[in-house]
Amino acid sequence: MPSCAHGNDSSESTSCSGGPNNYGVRTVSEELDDHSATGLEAEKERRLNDIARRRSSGSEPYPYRFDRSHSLADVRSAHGHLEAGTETDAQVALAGRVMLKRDQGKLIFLTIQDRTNQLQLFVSKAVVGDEQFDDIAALDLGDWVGAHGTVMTTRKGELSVKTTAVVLLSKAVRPLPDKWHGLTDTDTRYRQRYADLIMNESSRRAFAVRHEIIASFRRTLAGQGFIEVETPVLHVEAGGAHARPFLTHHNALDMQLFLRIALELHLKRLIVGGMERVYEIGRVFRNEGISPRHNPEFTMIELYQAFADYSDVMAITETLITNAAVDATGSSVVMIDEKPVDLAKPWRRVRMIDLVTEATGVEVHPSQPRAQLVELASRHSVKVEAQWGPGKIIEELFEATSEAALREPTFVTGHPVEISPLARVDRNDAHLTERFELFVGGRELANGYSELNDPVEQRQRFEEEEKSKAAGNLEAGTVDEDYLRALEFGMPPTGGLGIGIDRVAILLAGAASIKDVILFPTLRPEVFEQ
RNA sequence: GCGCCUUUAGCUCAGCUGGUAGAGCAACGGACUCUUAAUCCGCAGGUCCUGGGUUCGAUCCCCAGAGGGCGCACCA
Repeated sequence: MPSCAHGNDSSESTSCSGGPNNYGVRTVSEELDDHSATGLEAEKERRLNDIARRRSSGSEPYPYRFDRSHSLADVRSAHGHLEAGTETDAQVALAGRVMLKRDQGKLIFLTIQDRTNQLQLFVSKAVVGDEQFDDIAALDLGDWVGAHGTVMTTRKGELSVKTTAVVLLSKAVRPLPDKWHGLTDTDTRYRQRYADLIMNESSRRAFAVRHEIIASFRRTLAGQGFIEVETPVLHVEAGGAHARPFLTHHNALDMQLFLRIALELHLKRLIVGGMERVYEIGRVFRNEGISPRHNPEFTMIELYQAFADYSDVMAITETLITNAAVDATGSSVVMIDEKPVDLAKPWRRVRMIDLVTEATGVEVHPSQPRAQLVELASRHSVKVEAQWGPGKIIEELFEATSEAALREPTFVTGHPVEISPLARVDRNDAHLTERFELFVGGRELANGYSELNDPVEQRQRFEEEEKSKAAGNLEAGTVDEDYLRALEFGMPPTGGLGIGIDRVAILLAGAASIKDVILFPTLRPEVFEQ
């Protein structure tokens, strides 16, 4: 029944007197619902009634635009040092969301928030007049407002704007979370990111850091003559990495397509084409588990530089990440496991086989008999699958014994050929490649190598992959004939790099989870009632 | 996929061998011209995640399921 009917016949109750909705406008709840709303529904109904009231008195709760003269940070930086009790004649027009309201009788203090900061509006009944004062008093937390006034400080010294007018820019129908405790429920924070961003400065900061990292990467690469490109997301072959792909279908072509798992093979086609220095920042998709460090879609930057090898690429990696740290956080020092690490210092370079030897006390090399490595693996509780060769076993030993301890930035180099089908063989060791992976805080952040550019050898490596796939390895690749044709035209010596941007953002934002640096992380769908 | 934890008002959280629920904030009514999570008085607000079971009786115990978190596995 309508909220004003008090149990009487509800069939002709649209103009009951004394209630809050006698403005000749049927409320939404009356249109949709014959029952009195409670809780959240009552709150929404109340606010919808306020919208109707404002419209009936000739003001629009959702105006089209507002001329803002300053951001809230602008006001703070220009007037941040005023003494308490100062009035200025500095006119400003501000816009923001009402976050706090302190109604003091004939004074109202509103704290508004824009993307730069928060600021207090000082509203005096004597200044704005009775009618407007009542409209301001009727504002709710969450409403967007525009305010005109002059900069002042209160007797206690709080920087404020003495408002001559406050206009509603958008009425919020749904209440904000708790003004003090904010929004902490992780599920709600990820699903309703809008509410998280309104309430949590730490969340806004994480995404600011992410933005600065990407902007910094672009600046660094522009300064080194790199060109940004875009390549297909829909792939006929999902190559360039070891991962299970997402499968999709194109109707008009009636064909199966994969979402890309890496950017690599298309970018190297561009190196063949003579573009010399290219990079792409883009989303890749891997159909694997979700964890605090894994999201099914994530963002990589990959770059390729002609005439360079993996040593050059390691230097670029250091520059990119150190610059990004300074640009995003103001410092090259990051906290890892609660200890400071200065990224500006040179990063350790060490071969994977040497790390395994260090950890196990046993010399390892991909050339040694498989049985010896199987035995070593079992001593370190590493389960070995039948189709794994010596190289794969060494990688597993590395992951089990060494990886987690690589807290300070470390380039792990010299990956076995078996696990590196696109990397060039080490010029000094035919069983290893000129490859590196960067580990920081025990996590892989980047991967790069001297690119294999010999089309005959590349075909052999692809065929090895395909054999592995046939043997049941779901992450193994296939022979990409078009890529081989490209290599046949001749790819210059090239160094390549891939960096997981989400992982860098986790590191530099000090985030606990990848979900804290992805605006809309992958979640199971929410079930909506009705 | 497996294990552990978790789900109570819009938000943040209590809830006693098992006797059908409370607080703070937000909201509503009232007081207040310098507040700072304003304060004070008053009032209202619930599918206790869902479905079964045990019981005279279930937010609580049992079973199954759902969402989320963490760890393991997979991976970057």
